Order: sequence, then structure tokens, then C-alpha cells
Amino acid sequence: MSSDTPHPLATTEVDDNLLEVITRGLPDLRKSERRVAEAVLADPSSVLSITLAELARRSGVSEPTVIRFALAIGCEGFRDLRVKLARSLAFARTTSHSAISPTDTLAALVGKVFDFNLSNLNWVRARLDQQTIQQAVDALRNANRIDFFGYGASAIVALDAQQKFPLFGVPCGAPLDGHQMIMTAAMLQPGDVAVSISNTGETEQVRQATRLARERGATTIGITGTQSALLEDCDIGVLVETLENTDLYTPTVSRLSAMVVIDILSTAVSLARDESDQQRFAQMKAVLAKTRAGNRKNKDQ
Amino acid sequence: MSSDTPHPLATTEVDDNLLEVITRGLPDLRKSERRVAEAVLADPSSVLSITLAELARRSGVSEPTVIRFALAIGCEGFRDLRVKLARSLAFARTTSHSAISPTDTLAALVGKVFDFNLSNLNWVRARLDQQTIQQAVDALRNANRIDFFGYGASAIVALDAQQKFPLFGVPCGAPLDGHQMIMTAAMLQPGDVAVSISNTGETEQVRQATRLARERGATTIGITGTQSALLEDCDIGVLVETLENTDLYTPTVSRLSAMVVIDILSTAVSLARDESDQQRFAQMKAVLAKTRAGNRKNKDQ
DNA sequence: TTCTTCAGGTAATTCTACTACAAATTTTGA
DNA sequence: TCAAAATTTGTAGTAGAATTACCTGAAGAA
Repeated sequence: MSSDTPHPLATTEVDDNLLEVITRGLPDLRKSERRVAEAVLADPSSVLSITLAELARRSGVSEPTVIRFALAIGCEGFRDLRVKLARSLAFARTTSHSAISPTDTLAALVGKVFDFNLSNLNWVRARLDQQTIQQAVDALRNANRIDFFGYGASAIVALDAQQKFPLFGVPCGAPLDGHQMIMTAAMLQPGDVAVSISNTGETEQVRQATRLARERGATTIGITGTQSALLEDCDIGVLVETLENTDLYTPTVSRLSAMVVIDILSTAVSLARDESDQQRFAQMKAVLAKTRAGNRKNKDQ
Repeated sequence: MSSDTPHPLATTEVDDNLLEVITRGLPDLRKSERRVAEAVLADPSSVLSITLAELARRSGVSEPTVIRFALAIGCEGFRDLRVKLARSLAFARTTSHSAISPTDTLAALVGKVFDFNLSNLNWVRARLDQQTIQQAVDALRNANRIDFFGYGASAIVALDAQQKFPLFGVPCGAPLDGHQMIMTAAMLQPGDVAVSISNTGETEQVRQATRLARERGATTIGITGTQSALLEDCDIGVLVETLENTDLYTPTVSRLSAMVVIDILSTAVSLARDESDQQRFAQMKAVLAKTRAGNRKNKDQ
């Protein structure tokens, strides 16, 4: 696909979000091409239904310039640009997610909440640093014991993590109050891993436990929503940049994002661990299923 | 959009998967249109890059027939078909060939997990019954007390919900073990609401508590991933249809989906409740922020 | 300045999507 | 059963969309 268009801005990976490619490439474009880029970014979804000539008119440039723009951002022509754009827009249909208002119908509200969460996940995906994730995976796969520290809203993420990781044969904990955290952290030793989760990265209880864990020689992984004090305290700092949460009514995004990151970590770790562990995992699931089928009194899922 | 193409197969909602629309509409198409449909279904992604004439040749029909086919399935022409197809394929791509394999690079894995979660949320969105949600909102906004029942993995969703709803001035609980659930349910009375969460809808502890709550006269809301026994037990049954979880390594989807539904419910309820409650909410946030700023020892977020 | 280079436009060209109409096929009614 | 009506499908033609070739003018270098 991009093999015959070796332009510097050509998309390197399979599905890079086209809008992002455009934004990133903006400075490298020529002046009038940039005008096209801005016109596209101003109202991306409309580009799907208008013609090349119309886009040229909107941008105040000639038609060939639009084509040159398309080629410059790694498309094979205007047709291809439309297809790629449609694909990119499929997830984040609403680029400018309008704020939720009390006058919204329920249908509108449902749409907005979904849109917001979807575009948030896209946002997070685009900004997640793979190297850091790799480091975290490496630390976790070799851990003798893993403890998850989360307080308040982040406690839920910690619990989620704690439910997943034991499946790979590593003992896990998720102490929920400050004292328990300290006690748990105090018991850690080299070879253990502490995963601290806090959206603000300022929660004192979590920070204390993290510092203590580090002093004890454990590897510390921090997961926060902003560059924060907690990340400084950690050996490995995973930054999960969520969409600005200007809206009063959707505080879920940070939790949701963190859970997806946890999902990635646990999946990667489980793949990295050796076969025997995977067998143990399958076995364990089988037993669980049997138990559930037997007396209908067991754990959900 | 579909207003000027009042064809019976026209897409009624925003984003129905086009491939599904085609499959569903197959029997209603005329013979030669069906040939086109089959050609498209045989290799959907290639349609994005070929011309109308080429598709006609592949299908063994004339060019106008291809256009008629496009109109028949609710598109506005071949151009529009390509755009809609590209959008649908953005999801389908993940749905079909997203099995995570041990040979995947970390980057591939990250992409797949995100893709899977994103397309899942889209899936859920398309299948969520607004009427049921409306009923749930109506019940919740008038509740004197709300209890969330979840066990195992679903306990996390219950906790999440329990963290959100008290903000609107209603006392909430989320008992986590079977005994506590029964005790809590036994204390409910008319005017109270019990929200039971279970992906399988078969968890016995949750079902027991739910039945008890209903006997006590409380309104019961069930949130499950499949049509299940639990839904039968409830006054209001919210079905959260997630993507088939064939994959061993991503059990998060059901939890994530349920959390988004909870998000919708809490947002809708908060909008529905009167001003005074909203003020209380803002006040509460202010106090929380002050406390955190003061001693740095408070709740996250 | 004059030459060179390159961004960007004009105009011509090709091809694509679509329309009008006619042929072919199927259905209906006597 | 056959002819008329209705419906499906193809042929041929066309508007206009995307693309290309080429030219102009501006900016920078010698």
C-alpha cells in the first residue's frame, strides 16, 4: 500500500489514525497543502460526502493541490483518502464531542457517553508509550509476587487487576486501605512488583506504599493519568493520558482506560510466561466451569 | 440521509454494520443484485479499492445493477457504499482476525486489545435497548436507596456503581459476599431499587438476593451479558450484549461494557434529578478538592 | 541581474459513477 | 395456453469527478 508511495509522511503502521497523521504532518506540508489539511481537520466527516472540487473550493486551492495533499499524507489519491478517512472516523465519529446537557434526550445522552468513551480509548491508544509497557511486562512476568495499590476510584482498577493476575500463578494482592497498603508494602522484597494506580498520581496513601515498596527493593510500576509525583517515585512509569475530563458527568474514562492498560499488561504477561503456566490457566478455567455447572454457586464469568 | 431512499432495507440507525445489513437483506434482493452482494461479501475489503466497473465484472452483472444494489442496501450510490463499507470494515477487521497469538509483537498486541475493546463498545452501543434504559433511569431517579449486587468479576462493576450513585444524595450499598447480599436485600422495601449485575446472569448468590429484594417490594434491575435467568427475575432487564468472548485473553469486555452502561445510568439519573441535588454534588466535589489540596491525604480523583 | 528550482495553478484528459431507455424476462389474467 | 402487463436487467450515452501534463510565477543562488 504505502510501498509505492515512499513519502516521508506515509503511514508506517497498518491503521494509524489518518487525522493524527495529518495533524502530525502539518508542519511538513507546503503552504497550500496545509490549507487543505486545515479544511479537512475542521470538518473531517463532511469530506466523506463531498467531491474533490468542493474540498478544493473550501480550502481555497486548486484541485491538483488537493490531490498532492492526499499523496503527501500517504494516500493513493482522493478516493483512497476518503476510504482511509472513513476508517479512521469509524471509531471516533464525533471529533468534537459536545457536552452533555440536561435538555438532551436519552438517546442523545447514550450516544454521547459512548462517543466520549470511544474517542477517549482512541486517544489513550495513540499516546501509550510502548517501551514503558514493555518494561512493565518484563518486570511483571518475572515477579514472584504482585501487589496493586489503588485508593478510592482507582481501588476498583486495582481490584480488577488483582482478579486477573493470580491466574498466571503469581500471588497477588490489592490492599484497599492505607494501613493495609503500608503493611503489604513493608513485606515486599526484591523480585516482587508493586503496581500503583492513581489517576491524579498524588494520592498520599498510594505514594507512601510505593516508596516503601521501592525501599524494600521491589520493582515499582506506576499507572497515572498525568505526569505526576507518583511516576517520579516509580521505576517504571506508565502514563495513561485520557481525554480532558471537562465534563462533570463522565468520570469513568480514567478508570476505563486504566483497565484496558491492565488488560494489555495481563495479556502480554500471560503470553510471555511459559507454557506450563498457560496450561495451569486453562485447567483452572475448566475447574471453574465445572464447579459452576455443578452447583450454580460459583464465581461469575 | 435515508430520508430520500425509502427502501425497506435502508439502515434505520446511525451505524449498523453494512456487512450485516447486506447479509440480512440478501433474501430480499433481486437475483442479480444478490450476485453483487455475494461478490461484496466474498471480499469486502477489496471493494474499497476497485471501481464500480470492476465490481460489476466480478459479479457478472452490469454496472447499473451494482448501483441499484447500493441503493437497495441503503447507500446513496457507489461512492457512499465505499465509505460506509470502509467504516464497517474498521470494526470487522478487529472482529474477525483479531485472535491474539503468542508470536505477536507487543505493538500488535496493544493494537488488538484496543481494537477489540473499541469494537466491543460499538457493538454494545448498537444493541442497547433505549427503552429499557429509560425504565431503569426512571426507577433509579426516584429511588430512596439503591443496592448493587455483583459477585466475582461483576463485583467490580457493582463497586464502581456504588462509588457514583451516592453523589446524588441517595444512600447506596454494594455488599460483596453472599450473606451480606441476602441481609441487605432483606432490608429493602418498596421505593428502593436493587441493581443486580452478572455477566452470565446465573450467579446464584446474586439471583437469590434479587428475588428476595423483589419479594420485599423493591424495584429490581438486572444487568447481564446474555438473556438469562436473572433477567427473568427482574422488573427491568438490561441486556448488555458484548462481542463473543472467544478469545482466552480479553475477559475485560463485559466489565467494561457494564461500566459504560452504569455511566450512562448515573449520568442520566443525575440529569433527571432536581437542581438541589446537582448543587449538593458540586458542593461535595469542592469539599473533596479542598481536602485533597489541604493534606494530600484524600480520595483519588 | 539571470539562472535555477519548486510551489501551485490552468487546462486538457481520462475514467468513473450514474441516467435514460430499451430489451429481456417473469408474472398475471383470460 | 397465450398475450398483456409488470418487473428485472442490460446497453448506450453523459455529466462530472479525479487525475495528468504542462505552464506560470515566486524565491533563492550564483
